[in-house]
Amino acid sequence: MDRLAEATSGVAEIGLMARASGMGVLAQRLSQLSLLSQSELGTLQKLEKRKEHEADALIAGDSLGVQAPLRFLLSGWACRQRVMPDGRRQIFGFLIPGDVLGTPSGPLTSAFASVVALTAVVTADIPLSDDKHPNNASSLYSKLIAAAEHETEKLLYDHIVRLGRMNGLERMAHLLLELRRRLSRVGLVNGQSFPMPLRQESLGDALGMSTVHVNRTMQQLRLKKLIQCSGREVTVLDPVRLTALADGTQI
Amino acid sequence: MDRLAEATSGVAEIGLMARASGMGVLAQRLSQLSLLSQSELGTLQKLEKRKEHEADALIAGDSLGVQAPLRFLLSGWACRQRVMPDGRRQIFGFLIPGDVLGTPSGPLTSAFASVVALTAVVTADIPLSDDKHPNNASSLYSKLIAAAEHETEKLLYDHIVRLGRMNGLERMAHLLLELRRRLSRVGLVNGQSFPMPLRQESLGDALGMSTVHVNRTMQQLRLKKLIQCSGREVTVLDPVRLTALADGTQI
DNA sequence: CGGGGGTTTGACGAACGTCAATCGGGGTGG
DNA sequence: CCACCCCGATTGACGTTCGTCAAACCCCCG
Repeated sequence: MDRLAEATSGVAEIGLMARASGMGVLAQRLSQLSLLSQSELGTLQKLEKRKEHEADALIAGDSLGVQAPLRFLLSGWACRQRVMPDGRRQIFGFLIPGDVLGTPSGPLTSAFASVVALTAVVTADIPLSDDKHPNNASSLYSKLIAAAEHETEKLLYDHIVRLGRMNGLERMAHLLLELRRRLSRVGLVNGQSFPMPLRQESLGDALGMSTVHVNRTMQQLRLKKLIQCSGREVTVLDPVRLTALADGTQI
Repeated sequence: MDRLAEATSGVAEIGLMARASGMGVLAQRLSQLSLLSQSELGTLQKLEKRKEHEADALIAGDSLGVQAPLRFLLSGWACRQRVMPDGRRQIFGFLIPGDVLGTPSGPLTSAFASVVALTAVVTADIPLSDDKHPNNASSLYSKLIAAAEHETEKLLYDHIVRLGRMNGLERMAHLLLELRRRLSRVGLVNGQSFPMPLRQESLGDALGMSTVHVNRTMQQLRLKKLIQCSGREVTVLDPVRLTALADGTQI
């Protein structure tokens, strides 16, 4: 097992590793982000430079220097977060394999938030300029960055609605469905189950509630037979009712 | 009193109209957004096309057509919002004179949120291409849009922290300080007072709390001698303690 | 066999929502 | 000019949601 495979062990455990790393999470996600051509994808794959980070490592944010490259998440989970002076933490969103962590400029550069690894992760950097490919990356860049920012913005708006206008049960249902949809795009959903290597503390910091309340909320979803949790994996038992709960369209 | 002045009556009432419309809110804000040169400012001012809208009008959003121009708010207040299927409303942020309402493309195009007028407002459109100025607007465009998106993104992140990790009192204090800072940049703060023509219902829809709780929260801020409200105007009595409250840096 | 990090549980209180009534000011018609 | 009206602000009473503290539990690992 090479070092990359080791870092994706959370995925390997549930038998999805071959699928996730087979055609390449990066290519899969890139093609969805902006409909890149095959040759464009090839170009980016060659430029890719991998790095490994352990849990809790800062993997993007203000303090990473000015010449930050375009950085993707290849495996593992991370989050965009901010810590208040008194220690309270707010998570703005979770990052899963295939997501853009940061761009050389623009909103995702994020002097507003840091990106922190929640598990062991592997990232891929695509440098802004390369001696062998001085020009042709620039057009790809614009497309990729614009698409990634668009996606991030949508998720931010959704997150605000969750925090502002939903109760605990609805927030949790809504977040689980968002994660399922995004994981599904990169082939990480197996049937009705998907990996979720998050501690209840992280869920709480994202959803604006205490760890204890996260626990009781998950418990309620289980009691209602909407989901099922085993280990670090979530199974959606009743997608229809779960969606109705999350959308405020009670059945 | 011409029609434009009538629409800014909320400002005129408190004796700030001359200041706000004198040198031009638009120019004032544009120069802050991206450090435009005098000639660039002149170009944009000439392209500007004004429109008036009454309260509750939809002034930007998905349903306004594809060829949407770059649109600014000249006077009055608006908000970016989304309404859930069951009627619950979430306000993502308030828009004040000088703010960018929407852009021809990119995150601010907002299929994610609608922009609705909260008072009578006047907007200024800067068309994407103009027969007399076919080219030179394009560079300005990029600068303006990038700056506006950057600003919007920062406000979104701040709003998430408010909703997720602050209690009612802190949220209100934090929002009031944000509004004061932004109004100050366009010359709409007079001493320690600024106009705030918002109903408590709107404040509640922004801060994720009920109208009744907004009322009691404002009352607490008044009891603590942090602010003072008269009519549609807010006076910050103790900026230091108010800031400490909003930052979680209790004194 | 401990040990440690994360989860679960209970008890209690604080924050917040809901309902309904009342108040207050600005506008309108008589 | 005054009575009325209407919308939004305010108040009270009560129930729910959620946070906090502290203890117990569980599981994986050394």
